[in-house]
Amino acid sequence: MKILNTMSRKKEEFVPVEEGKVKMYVCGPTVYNYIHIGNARPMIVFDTFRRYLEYKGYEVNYVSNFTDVDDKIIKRAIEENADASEISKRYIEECKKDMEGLNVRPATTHPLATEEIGGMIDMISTLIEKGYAYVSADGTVYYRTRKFAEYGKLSHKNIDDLEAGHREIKEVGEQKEDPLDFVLWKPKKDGEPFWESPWCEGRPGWHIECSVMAKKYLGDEIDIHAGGEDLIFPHHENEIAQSEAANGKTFSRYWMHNGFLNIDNRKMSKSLGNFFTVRDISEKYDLQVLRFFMLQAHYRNPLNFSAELMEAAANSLDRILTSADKLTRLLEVAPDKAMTDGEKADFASTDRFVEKFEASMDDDCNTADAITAVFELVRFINAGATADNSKEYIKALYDRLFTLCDVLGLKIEKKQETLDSEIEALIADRQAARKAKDFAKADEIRDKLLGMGIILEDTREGVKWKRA
RNA sequence: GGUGCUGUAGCCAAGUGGUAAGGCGUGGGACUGCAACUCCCUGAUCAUCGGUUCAAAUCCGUUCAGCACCUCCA
Repeated sequence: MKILNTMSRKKEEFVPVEEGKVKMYVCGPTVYNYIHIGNARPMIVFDTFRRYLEYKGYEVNYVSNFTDVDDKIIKRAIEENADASEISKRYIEECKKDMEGLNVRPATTHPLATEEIGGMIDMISTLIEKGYAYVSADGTVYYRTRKFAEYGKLSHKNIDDLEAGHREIKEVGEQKEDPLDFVLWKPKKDGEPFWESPWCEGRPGWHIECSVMAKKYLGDEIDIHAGGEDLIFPHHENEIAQSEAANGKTFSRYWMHNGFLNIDNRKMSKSLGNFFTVRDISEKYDLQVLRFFMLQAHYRNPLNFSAELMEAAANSLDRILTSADKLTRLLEVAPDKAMTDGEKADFASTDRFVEKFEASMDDDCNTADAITAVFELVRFINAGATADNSKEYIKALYDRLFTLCDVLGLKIEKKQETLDSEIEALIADRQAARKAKDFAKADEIRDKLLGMGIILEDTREGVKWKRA
C-alpha cells in the first residue's frame, strides 16, 4: 500500500512502526459552532482510510481531538453570555451527531484539549529545559523556532523567506526573540478560562495541544498524521518542531493532507454567503450522499461543491442502493439451494472487482477509482442476478457488495420501515385493479400514494415502494 | 515576491510512457398496461505551443487560465 507523504512529496510504501498496527492522528475541529462541510471532508476521507486499513487487517488506534479552548469559542461564549465549556460541550455533542449521520466512526479516543493541560505543561517545561522555548516578561512562553534546525521540512518552506514575509507585518506588543517564534502558553485575559502554570495563569497555544495528545494516546512516534492541507503550515510544522525537540524522535512517519472544499468554485466563507454546515445539508439529503460525494474525488484534490453536483451524487448513490435492494428482495424469494457450478464461476468472476477496488485503495487511498469497481459490480448484479439464482449465490453477491461499500462507509442495508395499514391496503387495492386491467383506477391509487409521499415501482420482483 | 496545486467528453472525475475507467446528464432501443427501475447502444485524442521518444494525456520547456498556502480557516 502506498501513501503520498506530504513530507517527501512522494508516494511511499506504507510500513507501520509496529507490524500489523497503525497509530493515526487526525486533527479535529474547533468546536465553536456546528461543523461545516469543509470540516466534514477530512473526517470522511480519513475515516474511509481507517476503514480500509482495518479491512486489510491492521489494528488501528485512531485518535482525533476536539479543540475545546480557543479564541472563537471564547468569543462565542461572550456573545451568548455563557461559559466557554458550555459552548464546547454543546458543539461536541452536535458534531458527534453529524459524524453519525456521515457514518464516520468514533475515534478510538477523542481527547479534549482542556483535559490534557497537565501534559502540555510538562511538554512545554521540557522544551524550556532543552532550550527550545523561553518565557517572556509577561509569562508568555514562545517556541524558539530557529533552534529547531529542520523547521520548514514539512511545508518545504525556507525559513529566511518566512522571516522576510513576517517583517512586513509588524507585530506589535509581542516580546518574541524572533518573528517566527510561536506561542506555547499565553496569559489569560479577563473573563477567559485559564489554568495554573509555572509561568502564569493562562492557556495553551493551539499547536501544543496536538503534540501532547498524540504523544499521550499514541506515543512519541506515530505512523500517520492527517488533516486539511491548510494545517501543513504552520500547525503541523509547529507540531513537528515541538514533538521532535521534546521527544527526540521522528514525530510521524507519514503525513496525509486533504484538499480544500470549494463552493461554486469559490472558497467557502461566511462573508461570501456560501457557507454550509453539515446540519444544513442534512435537511435536504441523507448525509450518506455528502459522504459519497466527497469520496468521488481524490482526497488530495480540491473539490467543488454545488447543488447540481449533490443532486448528481444522490442519483449515483441511488444506483448502488437500488442494486442492493434488488438483492435483498431476491434473497427473500430465491430457492434455498447451494451455488451451482455456473454460479460459482460467475461469482469468481467478480473477484476482479474486488481486486480493482483494493488496487485503487492501495494507491494512496484512491476512492474515486475504487468506486468505479463498485459500479462495475453493481452492473454485474443488475444484469445477472435473478429470482432463479440460489440463495447462497445471491447472499454471496450481497456480502461482496456490502463489504466494499462498508469500507467506503456507505450503508446499503435497507432500513426496516413499515407502512401503516391504510397504505398497505391501497397498494393491495391497486394490485387488484391492475390484475383486473382497471389501469385508470390503478393509476389513480398510485397518484394518491404519491401525494402521501410513497413512490411505487412495479419490478419483476414485485411491487416496490420507497419514500419520496 | 516565495512555495505548491489544477486545467481530460454537456457536468463530475480516474488514469503519470504503449493508442482514453466510472458516474450523472442527453438521445435511441428493449422490458413494462403506463410510469419508474433495469439492461443494451450513444460521446472526448486529454488548455496552448514546442521538444524528447519507436511510442505521451502521461516526461521536459513555453504560453494562457484558475486556485491554495506563506496572518491560530479542515
